[in-house]
Amino acid sequence: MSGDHGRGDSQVNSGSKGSDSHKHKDKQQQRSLCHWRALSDLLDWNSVTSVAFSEHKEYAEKKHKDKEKPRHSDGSADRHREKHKDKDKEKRKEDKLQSLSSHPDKPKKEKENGYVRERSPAAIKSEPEDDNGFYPSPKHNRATKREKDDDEEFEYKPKKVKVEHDKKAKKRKHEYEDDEEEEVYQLNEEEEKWKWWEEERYTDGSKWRFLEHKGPVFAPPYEPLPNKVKFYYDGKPMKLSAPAEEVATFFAKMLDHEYTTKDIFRKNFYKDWRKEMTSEEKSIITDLNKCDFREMSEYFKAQSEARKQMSKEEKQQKIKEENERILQEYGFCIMDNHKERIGNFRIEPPGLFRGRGDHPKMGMLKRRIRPEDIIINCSKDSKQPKPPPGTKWKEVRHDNKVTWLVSWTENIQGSIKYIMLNPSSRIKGEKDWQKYETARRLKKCVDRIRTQYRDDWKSKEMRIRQRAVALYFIDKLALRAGNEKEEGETADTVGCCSLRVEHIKLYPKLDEQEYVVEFDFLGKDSIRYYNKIPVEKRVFKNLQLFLENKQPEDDLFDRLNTSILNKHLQELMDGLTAKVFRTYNASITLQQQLKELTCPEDSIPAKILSYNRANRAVAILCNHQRAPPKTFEKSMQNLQTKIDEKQKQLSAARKQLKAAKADHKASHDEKSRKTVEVKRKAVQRIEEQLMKLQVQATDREENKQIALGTSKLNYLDPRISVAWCKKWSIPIEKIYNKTQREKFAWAIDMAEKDYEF
DNA sequence: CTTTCGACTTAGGACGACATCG
DNA sequence: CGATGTCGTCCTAAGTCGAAAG
Repeated sequence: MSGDHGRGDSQVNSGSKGSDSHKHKDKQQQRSLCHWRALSDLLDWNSVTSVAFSEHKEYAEKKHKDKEKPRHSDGSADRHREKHKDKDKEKRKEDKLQSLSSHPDKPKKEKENGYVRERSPAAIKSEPEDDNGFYPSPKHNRATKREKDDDEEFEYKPKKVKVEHDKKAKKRKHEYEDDEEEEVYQLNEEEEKWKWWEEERYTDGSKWRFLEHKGPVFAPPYEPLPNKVKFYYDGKPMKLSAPAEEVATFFAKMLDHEYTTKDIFRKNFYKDWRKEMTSEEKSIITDLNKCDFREMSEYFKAQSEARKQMSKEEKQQKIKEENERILQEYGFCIMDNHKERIGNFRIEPPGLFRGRGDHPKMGMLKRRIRPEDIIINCSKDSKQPKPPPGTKWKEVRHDNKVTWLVSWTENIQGSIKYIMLNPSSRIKGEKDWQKYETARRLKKCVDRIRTQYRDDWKSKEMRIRQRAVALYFIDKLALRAGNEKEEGETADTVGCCSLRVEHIKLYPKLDEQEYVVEFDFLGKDSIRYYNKIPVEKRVFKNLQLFLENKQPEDDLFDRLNTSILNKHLQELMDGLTAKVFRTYNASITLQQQLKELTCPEDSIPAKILSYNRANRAVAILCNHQRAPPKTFEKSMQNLQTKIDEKQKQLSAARKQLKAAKADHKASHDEKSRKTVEVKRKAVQRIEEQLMKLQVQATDREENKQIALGTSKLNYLDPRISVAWCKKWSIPIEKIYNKTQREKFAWAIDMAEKDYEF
């Protein structure tokens, strides 16, 4: 792999500039990714051992000793699982019953009563006609139940809705949430927290009965530059027509970015820019290199500087208020009987397209979206959003089989963009929950599936072997499915099924290991995946077979694509697709790691470090990277300085304690005894502070180029984290911020400390 | 069957608000 | 109190996957 894939300053992938850091990263990644796999018994599919973090030796060693046995004789873990399998169903039944009655360890007991089916009129602006807004009755469910759900019924189907309104529950809730929640409550004051997860879901494929919203917020119109700010062509000032000027400003705003120097970017920009020019402008401007945007660029810099300056001042306040007003007006919709937050109600403003990686379309003009481009989706009986005066919507439709409120077609790829609800909404939450339930179903049959694909490695048919090897990679390495992509339309990235010969290297023997496969390719977002991993002999032989008579640019799996693979998976388990393996392996890894890493006697910060480490194991598995923060080295140094200082403080405090003790021994009076106590406390306090700093430093160092957020948000069953918090009395706020708590409200409400993924 | 489309999830980076420190 | 560092939010690109279209 070469160059920096256009990720510019991102060190993660920069090759040309930061090849050193690059290499370093590779090494690190290699170390972590391979190491743990090397150590894991081949039957031990899911363990990401703490050895992954071998850099942190004492730590690793300590934990390792503790845990080694159970982990490596993982037959035991499997047996264990096996044993529980039968019980599983029963247990779930019990769970269901139990959760209907009470949540034992919730602070201030809050169940028994609690299933509010929200009909609070306050929450509803315009009540839809009668029975229009409610979920179908259970009887009705039976008849129309989606097949897909059948298997899930057991674990996923929400409990029956029992109780009507309960104001007490509401009140209690208020008491027990901590102060910082106050705001949220005010925001949704009238609409008390709605527990959609305690209601029936739609089973007929419809997504809602009633939908009303205000439509999108458009990008502000273009404001022409003041006359004093000039554009120069070939050294001479030139006044541009408004359309040409607008596009020019897009370029000017990006002048500091490396990519404005890239050929493709410039070529694409120039081509699209010309389309906006008057014929006169076209005839004058014939060479982008003669264009001077610097004055414009300076002007924008000055402007943003000015904006920063007026922070805090009243003008800032005004802007804030205006934003709040827009949020209140456009940021919510009514779906069925509830006011729900919209995710992205602002239409993307025009600008220059910047794809990730080496994107062939970088620099193209992303055009301004007008009302005429917009399709509105809402229910017939709702108050339809009004287009801005003098304009019309492209279309207004009433399709309750989809979840979007607004859509338009974007001009770069010709794909459709949507306005949809916030992750905290019912419609997103249900789907999320369902996703984890599917992954849990995979847990139950994953052994069978693994046995089968290992068998398939021996198949007579090439396509079956390829399928089986690909599936092995998806399972073991958490690779993405890898749809084919249209060449020349997007950056050249691959996933499992689209791997090419050039992306892997085979080493019959490497260092001490046999049958090593080296992966090196760009995945989603042009993030590099680099890994060396020993595989089973049979896999290795198969790979050699697949490679025969092929060119580097040929497909590794020429008889396979995602559609074939997913069809096969569907047959193995209802609802199974390639990405379920990622979810499953991520969640199960978190659960295992938490079990392994959490020391009961640890302090809370130490436990949180363990959590972060478990989270990190998952992020490494899923290859979630980030560019190391620009200020990383410096801030690390600062932290180290602080630690050193603290250490000095500590030894000073210890000395004082010693002196005080001696003093006390000599005098035995009350006063000196007190002094000893005081000094002892001081030492203790400083020790704690030091500990905290050290933990912080370790955590940050380990996290240098690993992004935890993505897995936390998309792959880890939140109930695992919630259960862990409950088990160890860790405040949930330490793990999830406000937004995350909103998204995972369902899990926070329903998971108990003994929840098992 | 293959290709394209549509809807939805997953992803990293930019940026500004907020916290913390000297 | 201003500078600096951190964190959350916003943004929108880039995937997955099923279904429609050809």
